Amino acid sequence: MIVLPCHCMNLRNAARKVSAVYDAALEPLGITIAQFSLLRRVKRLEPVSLTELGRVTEHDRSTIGRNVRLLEKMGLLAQGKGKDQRETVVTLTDAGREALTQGAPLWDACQARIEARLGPERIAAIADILTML
Amino acid sequence: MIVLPCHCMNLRNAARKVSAVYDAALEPLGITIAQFSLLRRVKRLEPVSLTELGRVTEHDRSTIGRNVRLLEKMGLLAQGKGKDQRETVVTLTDAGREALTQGAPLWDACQARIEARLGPERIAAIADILTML
DNA sequence: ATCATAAGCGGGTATATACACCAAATTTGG
DNA sequence: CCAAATTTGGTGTATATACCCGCTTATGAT
Repeated sequence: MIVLPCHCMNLRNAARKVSAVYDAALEPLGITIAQFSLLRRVKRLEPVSLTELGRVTEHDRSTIGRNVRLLEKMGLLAQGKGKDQRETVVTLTDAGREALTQGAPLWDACQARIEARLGPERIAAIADILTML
Repeated sequence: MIVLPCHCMNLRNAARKVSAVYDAALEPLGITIAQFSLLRRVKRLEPVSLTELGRVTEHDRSTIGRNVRLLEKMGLLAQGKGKDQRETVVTLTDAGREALTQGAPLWDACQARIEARLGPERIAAIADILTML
C-alpha cells in the first residue's frame, strides 16, 4: 500500500485493509469484525441500553441503533424495553452466544496473524494512538 | 478512547477519531479529508481514468466513481470521455484547484497538530503498518 | 401537581466503502 | 476480419458511520 503524506488517510487505509482481513476471517460466520466486536461488547455489558453502548464505544447512538437492529434481524441480539420506558435494552440471544463461541478461534487466529505481520512495536503504537487521542 | 483487545477495532476507532479532526479542520471548505485527498490525487495524475484512480488508491472502482461524482456535483472535478470510449477521464476544475489552494494551510495545521499529539514514533508506525500490509 | 427541561430513540439524509452484476467498448486469437 | 475474452463503468445492494430533527418519557423546580 502506498504511503501518503496525510497521516489521516494512512490510518484510514490501514484500517480498511486490516478490516478486510478480519472480515474474511469471520466470513464463515456471516458477520463482520464490527459486528463481532459489538456482540462481544454486549456480552460484557448486557443488559445494556443503546445510549450506554454508544457512550462506551464512542459511537453515535443512531449508529449503534442501526447496527444493533441488523444483528437483531440476524437473530444474534434481542431488544426489549427497560423499566425506563424510553430505554431499549439489548441482550444476546442464544444464537448470539453461539456466534461468539464459534467466532472466537477465527478471531484469535486472525489477530495472531496480524500481530505476527506487524510486530509488537506497531501493535503497541496502535494502542498508544488511541490513548493519545 | 478505550483500548480494545482487537487490533482491528483499535485501528478503526483511531481512523474514525482522526478523521473527525481533519474533517473539522476542512469544514470551512465544505469537503472531507477523503475528498481533499482525492482532489490532490487527481491533481497529481490528471487526466486520469476511474480505473487508474482505483488502482493507485486501492479502492474499488465503484467507490471512486461515486466519490468523483460527488466532487463533480460540487464543481471541483470534471469528467469527460477519453480516446478509449469506455474510459472516463477525470480532471480538476478551476474551483477544484482553488479548493486545494485554500485547503492546503488548513490541512497543514491539522497535520501538524496530529504530529505533535502523536509524536514521531506513532507517526512512523502508521506509515510502517501500511507498507507491512 | 404542573410545566419546563432533559434524556432516550427513531427516522431522514449524507459520506465512504465494497461486492456482484450488467452493458458497452476494445483488444486478441484464430 | 470476426468471435471471444477482457477492460471500463454504472447500478443495485449492503454495511458503517455521523448529524439533525422530532417524538415520547422521565425528572426536577416552583
